[in-house]
Amino acid sequence: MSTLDRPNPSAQNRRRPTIREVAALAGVSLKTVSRVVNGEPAVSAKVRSRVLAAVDRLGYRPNLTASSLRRADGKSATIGVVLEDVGNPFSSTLHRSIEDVAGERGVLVLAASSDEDASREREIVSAFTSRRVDGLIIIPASHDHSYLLSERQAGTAIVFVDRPPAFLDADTVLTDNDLGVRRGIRHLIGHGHRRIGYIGDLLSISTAVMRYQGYLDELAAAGIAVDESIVRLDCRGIASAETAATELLSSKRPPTALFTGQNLITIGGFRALRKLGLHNRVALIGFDDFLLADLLEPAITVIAQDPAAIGRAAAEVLFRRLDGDHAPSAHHIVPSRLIARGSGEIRP
Amino acid sequence: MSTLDRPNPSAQNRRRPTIREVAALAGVSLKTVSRVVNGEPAVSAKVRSRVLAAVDRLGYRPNLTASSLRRADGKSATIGVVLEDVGNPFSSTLHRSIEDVAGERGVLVLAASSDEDASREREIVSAFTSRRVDGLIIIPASHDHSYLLSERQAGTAIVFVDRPPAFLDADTVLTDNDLGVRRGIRHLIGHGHRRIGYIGDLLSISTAVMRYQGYLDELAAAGIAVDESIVRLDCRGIASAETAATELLSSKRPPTALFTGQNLITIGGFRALRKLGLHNRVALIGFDDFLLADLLEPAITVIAQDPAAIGRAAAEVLFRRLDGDHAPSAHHIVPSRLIARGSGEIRP
DNA sequence: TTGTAAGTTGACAACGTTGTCTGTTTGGCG
DNA sequence: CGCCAAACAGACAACGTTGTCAACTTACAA
Repeated sequence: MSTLDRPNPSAQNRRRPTIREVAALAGVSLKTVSRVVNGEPAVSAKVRSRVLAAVDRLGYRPNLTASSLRRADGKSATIGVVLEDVGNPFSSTLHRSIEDVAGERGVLVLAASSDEDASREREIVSAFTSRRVDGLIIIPASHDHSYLLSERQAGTAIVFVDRPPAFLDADTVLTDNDLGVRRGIRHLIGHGHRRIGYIGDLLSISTAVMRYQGYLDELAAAGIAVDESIVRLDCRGIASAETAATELLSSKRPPTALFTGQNLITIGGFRALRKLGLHNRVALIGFDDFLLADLLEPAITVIAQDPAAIGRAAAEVLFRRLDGDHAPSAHHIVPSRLIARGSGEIRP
Repeated sequence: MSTLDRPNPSAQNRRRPTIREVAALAGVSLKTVSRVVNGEPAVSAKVRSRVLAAVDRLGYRPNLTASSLRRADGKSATIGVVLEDVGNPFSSTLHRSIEDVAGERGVLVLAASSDEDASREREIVSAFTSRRVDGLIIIPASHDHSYLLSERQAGTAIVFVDRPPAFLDADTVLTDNDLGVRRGIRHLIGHGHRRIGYIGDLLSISTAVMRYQGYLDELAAAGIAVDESIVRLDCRGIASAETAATELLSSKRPPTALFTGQNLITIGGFRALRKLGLHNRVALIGFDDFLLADLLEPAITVIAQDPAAIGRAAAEVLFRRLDGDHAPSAHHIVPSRLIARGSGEIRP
């Protein structure tokens, strides 16, 4: 057969070499190659170098899936991360810091987006466990995590971030949502505001509920009655927040300050203020920092979360579990902080 | 032994059930369970439902690593993506659109960050291939990809995005970097500018070179001589770009317009303009769009790439290869477009 | 010289699954 | 009733690796 018979002769020719072929070339047994590859001690220098030469010549790469199948601990050196959306800044920053901690231990990260869909969360977890990940880090979208019980019993470590799990006792790493909001509201009150509007995220997201509760609590603590006409909950995304903010600000008795409960909602709120020309008259504090918040006009005061710290903490807890820590579930709180930049310091 | 002997009785008790245990419970052979699980036809309805009941009762989840080891095609239903940084907007948007295409086919995505480090790129690829990913999508950091030859010969599909590979013939999906920059420079010239400064990214990044070349070419086409005193190359990040821009703008003969060759460089350049109070006097066009560019004062005119389209195209090419397409390497160009918002329309 | 321990090496089974092949049952038809 | 094809079920080997255990070599002391 001439080479012309195969249009692309370079592709898919050579199978990947196995440990068996390396052994044959080096003139030793399978097991000896395995020992060399895994750095086990009981191999003479002479044999070792012969094996390494064969490894090199064949371009042998160990097959980790076969290895983890056989290994006593069954570890795959892979963890799975369920994010809200791998493309959004909060999730991807979290992802990055998890990757950093995992990378130090030679562990790889599978990541997928639930898009706030409970059934998607389960599908992703199922795909992860089919591949026998050693651990899971989850931003929950579902509201019942009892389905994870069997996974944990099988030895998979599980850590929840950003939001607590439901019907499952597990490690968590959360932001101090309620306290953060209260600090922001207190800041506004301290600058003389009494009519403070609130725009919040989907109420199916537990942090959205916690944040709104912080708003209610701080108003109550200050003896200010809640006026539901300047509250909009269950918003999603920039456009819907912009609409909500426009409504509040155009009402008969508009708020003198606005607290927005999430990233995109803050941007939507800011857009509305700009469009109405109120951006230097109505105060704005948003939950969650975002790139360029300091370059807007006015610069936006925010309650900043620290997604990198959350991710790092979550990964550290996870690996501690994988190292055999069996202590009762721990609940970490990563503090948020107020960054005053201008928009939150406007007086009524 | 009393339960008190084990402090955490819920953890790590039950091993994961195997196909063998399902078979025993259902009273059939291994192979029959395998057939049911994989939806093969030759199983009677009665046996099938008996097996499914057993699967359900034991909470059996197939072990994909064992399965892919044995399977004829050896596919792991997993692909690896080497990004610059999973946390940056360009990379994570790319990641997300790849995930979407992969998800439709039940394929999971491993992602890792090279941080522009060639050796890190190789380590990541090695970790991916050890896990026998079916395909690789790579934003290259290294400048020699011949090491991937053996992977491809072993049947791994490989697609390069954002930048071309070196010393390896492979599919690519790129932005029209040079044309995009030329369009931007032409836009500035059209608004009366003759002194256009340029601030570029690390020259080790091939797209940075291509973009700078676009700048040179368009100036040449317009008959404008290049003045190297208003060009700064090899910048990295916001701070270094801000310094560079400040230098250019404070020089004896400052530019009347600035072209910035990357995301963060644009932000750095904008910061410098703001600090010097020149943001409404000196024009600015940046390569790469970013969130909120439209809300700045002035809003930033950009040459926008389409990372989601790039990711989608790359994933589609990859899966076409995995489906057996052996045609010669294809090179896709995803066009950029100019979004005029104000900063690029300032006249000298 | 022999015995013994330490240091090396290899044969074999097993991890959980699927491909192949063979054997058994069922149903329809003459 | 007998035959045959089609439908169904199972035994066994194999995927690439590591754990176990036994066997071989060497070096050194008795």
